[in-house]
Parts: sequence; structure tokens; C-alpha cells
Amino acid sequence: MQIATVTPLPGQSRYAALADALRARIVAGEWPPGSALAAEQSLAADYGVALGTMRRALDLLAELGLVERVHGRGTFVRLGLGGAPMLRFFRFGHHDGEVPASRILARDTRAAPEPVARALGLGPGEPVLRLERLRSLGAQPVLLEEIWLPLPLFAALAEGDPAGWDDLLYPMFAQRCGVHVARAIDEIGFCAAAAAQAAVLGLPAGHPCARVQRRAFDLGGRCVESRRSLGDAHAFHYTVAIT
Amino acid sequence: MQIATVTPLPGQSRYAALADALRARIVAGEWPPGSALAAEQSLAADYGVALGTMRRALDLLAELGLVERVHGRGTFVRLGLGGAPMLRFFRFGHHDGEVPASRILARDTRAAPEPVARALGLGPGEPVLRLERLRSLGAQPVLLEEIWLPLPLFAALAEGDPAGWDDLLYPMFAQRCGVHVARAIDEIGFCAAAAAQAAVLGLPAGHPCARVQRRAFDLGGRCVESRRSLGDAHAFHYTVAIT
DNA sequence: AAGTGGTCTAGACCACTCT
DNA sequence: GAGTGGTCTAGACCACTTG
Repeated sequence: MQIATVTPLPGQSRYAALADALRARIVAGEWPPGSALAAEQSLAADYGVALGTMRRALDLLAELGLVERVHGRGTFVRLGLGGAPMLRFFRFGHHDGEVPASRILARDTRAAPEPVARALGLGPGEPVLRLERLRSLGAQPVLLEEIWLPLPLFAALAEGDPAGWDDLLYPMFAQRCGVHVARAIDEIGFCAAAAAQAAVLGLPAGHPCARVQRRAFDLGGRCVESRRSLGDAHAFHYTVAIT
Repeated sequence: MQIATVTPLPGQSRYAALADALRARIVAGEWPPGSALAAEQSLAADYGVALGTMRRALDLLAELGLVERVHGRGTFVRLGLGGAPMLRFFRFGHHDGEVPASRILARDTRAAPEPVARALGLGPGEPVLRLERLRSLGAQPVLLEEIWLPLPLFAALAEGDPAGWDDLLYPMFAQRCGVHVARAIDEIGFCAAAAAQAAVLGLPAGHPCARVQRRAFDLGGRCVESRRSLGDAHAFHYTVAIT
């Protein structure tokens, strides 16, 4: 039974318009992360299009990373980034695959500094939560992070003892704040560690470090995190396929 | 008129088998880089499959970077990597978009050292051409490269004056040696510059450097180049999208 | 105007997953 | 067995490029 319809913008294909429509419904929360969308057949009937056209729309959403298709089960809204995506940039000895333990060194609320406000898409001076976080493998500190989170959204993290927090932030963002990180952009650079930073990492002052500046986005494309991670440059290792 | 046929391996789809068949014909040189394949309609008829199935096969080859589809013109075998793919990793002041001038510092023929032989997929001790190459922007040296090329293939580069060479190697590989670099894998790390390397780059000894270890492959998937590039770590800059 | 790839349809059948 | 996504077909029409 047809219950909706899409009208492609001029120059836009019908499956692209369908993908936009479905994306809007996902962002609106109609299908929460982890749940299954309606079946292709059903969606195609709903919009009054051929099955193949609806399939292209869903394939497009899958390419964009918004949904995941599983043969025989359904099409699912992705849960967001899991694991420890920062670790793809580093190799620390024989701890591969291990998730570093996490310790919050500092937490405070302040007006967003100008660059942070710009990264998060906030107005100047809006309140943000700032975290300093040290990640360690065994007894060895490996990554020092400064994390900025927009504040009405992450209010749940401004209270309670951070000692009880999980080693992985993104699953915690989802559980406690309802924020699902779907996508991130990492800018890799290089710098010398300032004395204070080096001390925390157990490195000599001025030691060469890799710096990863991350901006993370939710399903709707809103920037929900700005992060700066620092680690020993000699542990940095990344592989890129060029085509 | 049907002139060929494919039989998918068990568990393989027909379009995947078609893509394999077409890839083999491309690698064999039936359609040289830059030329257009036969039209979809014609290919579909040749193999006795539906148009949509052949389209999926060609789309797959396009995803793999083997061909490029151009609406209204045809499907073309890709010419290979162009531009200056190494520069995606660096930002040197206000020279963005500029191609660094290239100077060959050394060129010799020798038996492949073990790691190079392994990277190139050669037997131990097979002959290779070794190049040392300095790339500069204006008067400033920016990248120092050590390049290893398998020798029967690149014999044309073992003779003649390298001073006349182009600033870009890959187009020259294509013109002089018939080698089209289709794909590369870059491994990024950081290290301290050895005294000799630092001197050439105009940096103090021990200065932190970004090191890019590249393996380049031709259309057939053969490794045709092993390269190690070194540049000032402070000029290193790379952006990755995580999803 | 002719030839190319891109979109869309309508339907059949297959492969996988769960109950 | 019922329901899901994956493959394949056969054909119509559209959009783009070139002579």
C-alpha cells in the first residue's frame, strides 16, 4: 500500500531522492541504531517504486555507512563507530588488538575556545565539556587526549565519578547520552611534545609525537566531538591504499 | 552474437565471473590503457547475458579502479596513477598544487637486497635498478627518495642522461617502459633522519622525518616499484575519513 | 542522428536466517 | 516454511557526447 512518495530534485535520480527520504526518517529516530528497517519489498510498495529502485537507494545508504545490509536478516541502522578507531594509527609493541585502559586526568566545563567552537559548529562562548584522558597499555602510557564535547548534549558525563567509565568512549556516548558516532574525520600531523604532555606520556620533553585531530559526527551529520590525541611518533604506523 | 561464455565458480556470482574475464582481457592488453572497451550492449551480447548483469560486472571493475565509466562516451581502461600521489602526505608552505622539481642523485644496478626482493616479488639476488632522487620546491629540497625497480622491465631507464627525465616518474614509466602503475600501497611511519639524509634535505642530523614506504602495482597486480620517501615530519599532513 | 552509459520497471528465482 | 536480501532477466526510456 503506497503511503508516501518522493519527487526527485531536478537532475537527481529517484533512488537518490529515496535515499534522502529514508535518511531523514533514520535521523528522526524512526528506526533507532541497531534496529532493522522495513523490508525492501515493503518500502518499495510504500513509495510506489520498483524493487530494484528501492534496492539502489538502500545500497547507497549502505555505501554511506548509514545502514548495514545482512543477507537473509534485513537492513539495519548502524550502531556507529565501535572498537578503538584511534588505534588504527599506532602499533604499540606486542599489545596489538588490545584496548588500552583509560584514565580521566581532568574534567571541567568552560566556554568553548574559538577553534573548538568552530570545529563543533557552536556559537562563540557556548558551554562545552573538556576531558583530559590518558590511555595506557599495561603500565605504559601511550596516548594523551584532550576531548571537547558540546554541553547540553553530554551533560550526563559532567557528573558522576569518571573512574567508573568504560575504556571505550563511543559506546558510552551511546548508552549515557544517546549520541551515536557514525563517522569521523582524522587529521594527522606531527609535533614535538610540550614538557607537560611529555611528562604524562613518560617521554622526554620535545620528543617527536604524532598528533591526530579528530572531528566525530552523528547520524545527522552534526559534529559531536572534537579531539586531539598525542602519541609517540615512533609508534605511529598507518597503511593507505592509493588508487 | 555470442562469442564467449563464463561459468561462475561455485559460490561466485555471474557478474563477478564476467568481471574476472574482462580483467584478464585488459591485463592481456586487448584494450590498452586509455582506450575504450566494447560497449555494454555488445559485451552483454558477446557473453550471452542480460545487459544489467554486464553492467554490474563493469561497475565492479570501476570500483576496483581498473576502468573508468564516462556517461555518453564509453568505458575506458584507466591510464594509471597520475599527478604526484606522494604529495598527498605533505604540505610544504605555499607551494600547494605545485609539482616539485626532481633531480636524480644516484643511479646504479645491483642485486636486489633481501627486503627489496621480497617487496618486488623477485628471487634473491635478481638485478634491480636503484635510484636516489631529490625533489625540491624552488631552492628548497623537500623529499628524498630511494627507488627500486625490477630490471629487465625498466632497462630503458638504466641508460641515457637522467637530467632529461620528467618531474613525474609514473607517466615516464608508461611512456618509456610500458609500465602503467594502477595501484599503490603506502605505509607511513616516523623516524629520525640519518646524518647523510638530513644533509641532503638541509635538515639537522636526527631531525624527525615522515617516512613513506610505497609498493606500486601494475594492472595485472605485479609489484613494479618499491620506494622509500623521506620528508620533514613537520610538513606531514594527512586527512582520513573513518566510517 | 547515432551511439554511449544511466535510470527504472516488473517479475522470476536463488541463498541465507530464523522459528 | 516464511521472510529476508542477492542475483538475473528483458525491455523501455532518458541523458550525455560526438560527428
